[in-house]
Amino acid sequence: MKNIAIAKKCDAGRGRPRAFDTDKAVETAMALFHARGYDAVGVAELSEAIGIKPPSLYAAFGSKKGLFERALRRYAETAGGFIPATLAEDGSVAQVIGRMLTRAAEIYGAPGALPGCLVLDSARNCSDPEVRRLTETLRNRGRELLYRRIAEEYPEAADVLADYVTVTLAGLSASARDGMAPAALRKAAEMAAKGFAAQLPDEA
Amino acid sequence: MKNIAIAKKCDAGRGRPRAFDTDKAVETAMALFHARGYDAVGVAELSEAIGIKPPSLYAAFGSKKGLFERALRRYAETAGGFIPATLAEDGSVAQVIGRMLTRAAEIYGAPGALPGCLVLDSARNCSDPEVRRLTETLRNRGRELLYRRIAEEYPEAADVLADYVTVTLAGLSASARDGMAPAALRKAAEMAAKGFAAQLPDEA
DNA sequence: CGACATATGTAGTGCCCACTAAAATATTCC
DNA sequence: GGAATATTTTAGTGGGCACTACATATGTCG
Repeated sequence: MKNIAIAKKCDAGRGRPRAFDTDKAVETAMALFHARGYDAVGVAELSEAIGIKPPSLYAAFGSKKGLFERALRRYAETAGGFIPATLAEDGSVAQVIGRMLTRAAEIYGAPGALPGCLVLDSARNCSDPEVRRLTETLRNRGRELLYRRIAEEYPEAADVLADYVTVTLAGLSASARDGMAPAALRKAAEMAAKGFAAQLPDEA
Repeated sequence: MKNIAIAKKCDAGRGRPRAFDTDKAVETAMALFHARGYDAVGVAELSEAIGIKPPSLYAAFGSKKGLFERALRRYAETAGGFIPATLAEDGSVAQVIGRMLTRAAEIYGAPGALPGCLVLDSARNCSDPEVRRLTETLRNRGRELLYRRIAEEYPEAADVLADYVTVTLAGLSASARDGMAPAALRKAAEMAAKGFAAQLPDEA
């Protein structure tokens, strides 16, 4: 495997300066990958959407994979940030997880925005194992955050509880992509939240 | 759109007989589509796995899409049959849905078998809208079965309850494909089942 | 048998894919 | 201005995709 995104030469030095905003380019690519998945979006389409030619894309990001990696990182810092943010809020595990699930439903199903989660679904059925691993790493990180927060109050049951939340998040994202209505998504998340709260053991 | 799978000329009439077992071919294709998704499996690979050349595939199934449609139908009759089968069993809605969810976890995560559900996940991020519609139709049919069985006992809440089960099934399939361990999958399904049962209104 | 109908393999079709060699262009440093 | 450096565009590369024209093989029917 070639090192992804070697491209980082132009810091403010000599040579012709970059003619486009790489951050904006990452966001453009993020939207395309989110809407249609990694494999279904081509380099030609990415380049055109960004407003450059393919060689410029390769100069800036190294490869399609490198651009996807940047898009994933950006997503984790923006739309995907609600997970660590909510887990860090005050409240019991039941409250915090409940809030996180309803927020997931709102974000994954938001009418104007793209459905589902980039990390959970954009590399599904992707033919490149390295690309799948990129999303896998982020998923594992999220699951670790979930586990740790739950284990603060319910160390014994934390694994099962974290798995349940993981499954629910995956289901919300997938269902959003399948076109489930925002209201339905939200009610399903609320049901999951109540079910979660109702099954917490007496440990705390 | 060309009519999918026009190919049905050789019923036992004249002409050279088919040199391979079409049912076995459908099963071979089903496994490949299940393992890697529609887009990631090529006609050349399908042909080779079946043991024929591409023109024979087209003669028998009309197109890659036509073969996929056949594979979906076969899946619905076999592995996917547990949904209508379980819904038709005796017992309360809570019991029947609980059984169905744990069976889903077992089937989607079965160690020797392919992870997840062909209908739910094999056309995810697929670039062909018609192919996505093929799976969508089957998903809608499943959701209708769910709704009707739940509405027998809980007509008011049937929509929310069916959506919750739909989300959970999607989450179980996606998580299985993400590599969640069978035991974890199963426990998550049991949690979902208990959460479902705990939130049934007092209608029955 | 010969006429007919269907399936088969050989060998391609054109198209789109990720990616790039090379030349032109734009900037900074001296 | 001129050398050095980095990014740009033009114009491709080979390879894989779904699919097929065509000749051949193999069966049934009269």
